[in-house]
Amino acid sequence: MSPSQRDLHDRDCSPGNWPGCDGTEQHADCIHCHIRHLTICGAFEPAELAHVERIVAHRHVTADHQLFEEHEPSEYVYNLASGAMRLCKLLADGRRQITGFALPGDFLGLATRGKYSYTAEAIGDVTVCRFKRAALMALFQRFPQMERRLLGLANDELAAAQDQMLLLGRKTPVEKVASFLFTLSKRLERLGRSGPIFTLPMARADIADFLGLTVETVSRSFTKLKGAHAIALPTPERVEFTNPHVLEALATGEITLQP
Amino acid sequence: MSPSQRDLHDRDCSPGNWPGCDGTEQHADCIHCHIRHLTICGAFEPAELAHVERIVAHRHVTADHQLFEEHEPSEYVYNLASGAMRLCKLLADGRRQITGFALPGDFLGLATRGKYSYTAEAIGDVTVCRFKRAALMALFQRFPQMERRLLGLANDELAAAQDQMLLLGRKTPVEKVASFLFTLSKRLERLGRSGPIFTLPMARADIADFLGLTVETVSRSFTKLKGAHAIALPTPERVEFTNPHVLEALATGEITLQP
DNA sequence: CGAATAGTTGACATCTTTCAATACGTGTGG
DNA sequence: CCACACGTATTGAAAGATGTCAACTATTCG
Repeated sequence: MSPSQRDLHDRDCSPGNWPGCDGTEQHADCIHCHIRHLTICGAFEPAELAHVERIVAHRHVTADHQLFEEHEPSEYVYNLASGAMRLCKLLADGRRQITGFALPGDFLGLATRGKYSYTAEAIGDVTVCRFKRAALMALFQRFPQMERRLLGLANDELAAAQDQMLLLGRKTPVEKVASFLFTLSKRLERLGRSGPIFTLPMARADIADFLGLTVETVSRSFTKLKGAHAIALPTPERVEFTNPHVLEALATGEITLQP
Repeated sequence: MSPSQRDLHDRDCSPGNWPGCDGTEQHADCIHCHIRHLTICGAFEPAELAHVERIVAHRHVTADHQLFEEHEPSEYVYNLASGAMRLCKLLADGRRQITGFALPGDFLGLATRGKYSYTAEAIGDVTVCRFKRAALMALFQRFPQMERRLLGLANDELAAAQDQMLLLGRKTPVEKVASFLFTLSKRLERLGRSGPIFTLPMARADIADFLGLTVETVSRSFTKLKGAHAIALPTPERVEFTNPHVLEALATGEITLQP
């Protein structure tokens, strides 16, 4: 939010180990990558992965530091290997909108015409696979199925963006938070973290900027969801779906909370 | 908005003339299409257009009728040839969010995983080029540059969707309307309709559902923009940018209007 | 000419934000 | 091991902005 954050860049992260993908250190080991099937690399035969390994590098970003910034020339494309990131856009006076949260397997920096369309910040420490954009494009020439898969990813992102527009434009705070929890839960489930009970990777302030609300309203909405017995919060970060059906009905606006 | 609108489908529009593209009637004449350069067909050599002509059909949709509906299997993909369309999503109780407006040259029904992600309704009468999805995909196999162009289109749409999220989540009503007018103006300019003075294709209610506001608030925001001498409205549909710089500054939040 | 539709304006209600205070949890240092 | 301090989350009270309801105007179309 503050301009001073710009001084916090952490761009010279030296290559190191890769805790989110496997136990190896120093360089890429795509063949043993645990999240390959979740991302574009899943389009490759094991033998072809050698081509990917040749153009990939690993980077670490520490908590609250930026991987890249909006409007910066998009020389690189990234695949999130471990951790979580917030993707945000800023207004002149500091108002912030988070356009999405990246989880392991997500591609970053694709939706671009030469420049990044958002800033990517680490929530907690993060590991990414970095590709030089031009090298990846060259790879696409040889493996057209990769480009097709990329188109599928872009379409999925687009559909998610449209859902988020409906949320931002027309849902109430409780509906927004219910939708957010429901959607996040399904994403975490795909990553193998159990579905109806999980840990929020991001703080209330991030959730607020994602849903177009203030932290206070987010907090009050959590409280209302607790009151409706839709969720439980053993700690502020730990979420349990005590009544998923009610939560989903609240998220879609099928039912409303009275008081 | 009302469920009864579902009875208004106009799916059996017989093939007819194609006023938005050229003067011919009955069947496609892609070579003389005036908007080809604005869309995916611009990726073809004139000779290759014959392949496109073979799989395209024209359709007319009359005002306020649907071309396709959200959740419907997406058998077809469309290219808007003339007119304008609203792309909308509905909540159970009728709340509506317009995720975008389609103008000539825009592709419809791409961002999909088997089912359309929004409903497309005609604003006024409309002409579209219809492609069977499978046939278009087959064409992509032969012309990979077309797929690349499609990926570019998807990326542009994604960037626009992110801008819209910032608008919906964090901008004030006046900023929303100013942004909307500014962006629409640039799109119309590309289509050859003069930039700083143009006609709104859509009603206030559509603008409201696009910006996450009510008609009344949209109307009041127009009035405020008039008061700031940023725009003039000779008629409710006719917009003139009397001070584009002020309008842009208002749109980005750089300046604010005092009551 | 009258009815219908769309847009604008006004008065008021409501809900979210704002501002302020309190509670909670974690980590540090005595 | 406890006390304290800091950051985060929650709760409360008040203010303000947008939504709601209603009236009025303008334009279009029979």
